[in-house]
Amino acid sequence: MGSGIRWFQTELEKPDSIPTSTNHSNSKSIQQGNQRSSSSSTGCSKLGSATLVAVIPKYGSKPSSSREVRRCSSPGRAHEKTETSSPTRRSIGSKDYVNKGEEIFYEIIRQRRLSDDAIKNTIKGLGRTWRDLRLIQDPESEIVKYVTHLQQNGSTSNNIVESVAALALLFKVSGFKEVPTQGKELYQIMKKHRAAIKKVQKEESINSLDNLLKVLENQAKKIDDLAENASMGCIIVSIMIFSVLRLAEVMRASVEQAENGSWMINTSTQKGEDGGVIVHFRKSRHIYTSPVFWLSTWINKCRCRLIQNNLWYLTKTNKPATVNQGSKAVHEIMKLANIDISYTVTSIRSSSITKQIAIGATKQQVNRFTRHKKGPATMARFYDKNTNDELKERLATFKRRSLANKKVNS
DNA sequence: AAGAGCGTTCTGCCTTCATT
DNA sequence: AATGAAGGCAGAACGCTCTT
Repeated sequence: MGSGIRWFQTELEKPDSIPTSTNHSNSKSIQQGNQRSSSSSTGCSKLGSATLVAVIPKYGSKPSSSREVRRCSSPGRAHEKTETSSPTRRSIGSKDYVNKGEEIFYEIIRQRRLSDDAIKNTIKGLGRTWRDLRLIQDPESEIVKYVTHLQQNGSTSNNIVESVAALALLFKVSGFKEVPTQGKELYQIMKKHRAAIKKVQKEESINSLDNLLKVLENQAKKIDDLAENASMGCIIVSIMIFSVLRLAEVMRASVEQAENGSWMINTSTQKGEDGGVIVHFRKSRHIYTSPVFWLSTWINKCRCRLIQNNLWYLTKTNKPATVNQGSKAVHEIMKLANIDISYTVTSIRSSSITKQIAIGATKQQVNRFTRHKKGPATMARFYDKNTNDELKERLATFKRRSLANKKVNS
């Protein structure tokens, strides 16, 4: 939100003073209604989250840094603060409840844990009274004016997109039924900013998978001398390559032995609503890269790893490894494979999928393997790192043949 | 080691467009 | 008109870096 609107979390009261009057069904409907109003304020705007104070600097103020912008932008963790504060329920005189709209305005913002003072400051920041907000005929124009102002001040696209989302939210809680961000004029203005913050899809060659497999083989040869961390790194890498599970999913997995010395890994996906995933690893011709080999070795060294939630038990700490430790162990293996430090653990998933496509897996096969809901779109945008070089080469070949034919004809 | 903050990844929902 | 594929947007989980 940057200079547009900054949401601060303020602990005003102790958790035990949370009023019990909150209407849950109402809260839910309001939250859903506003679900799409702001991407950055998601976590903060959740009903029941920490106190929010919206500060809207007047036109002419300088945009803040992106770090400031994102201070409250991790919805996955926003709930952790949920119970730490409560709304300031200072009574408002009945004269303020002039009509239903005003009543709803205050009620909604209270549900969002904004104090009454915060509401007044917010509206003052816009240079209006709160009743004026309802009197604005064309919220879209107001937002367009503000965006123009931000553009002239050299605000970043991130900043502008977030500011617009926040203003839309403000208008919405002011009683406007429609979110003004869908207007044609604003849509056109915002198009370039939205495009600017999207991930760039580029052709990028990833050849790391074969290197990783080689490292696994080399490490397997000296498995008895391998440190616990290195072992863990190898197993995670192997599992990721052959199951394309994400790191977090691997780290919360449990295993059990199945027939013929195979292993079943059982985990849950928390992205989307897929729920549980069970992947069955069977013995492979390529012994040393196979998860079966690595899991067998790992479990045989300490049978307690078969216990639920104990797969990544480390003897040196006497407790299961954290996701962070898992990430570091994988990076060690990636380093051995000469993979640039800038690549994330997820790039292993990327490499695996890229190779599947490169070796001619069908769309259905890849979708089933990766468990993607929107397979082709997700694949093209995030995972398929094939460079299209082969296609380009074949196109060029076709051209040369045409020229050759022409020569023959002439 | 734990937690905060922020960029990345990926999904659900909705809309649009093409095909039957 | 019905159906399905694909694209866009917003929300949310994930992964990494940095700080304490």
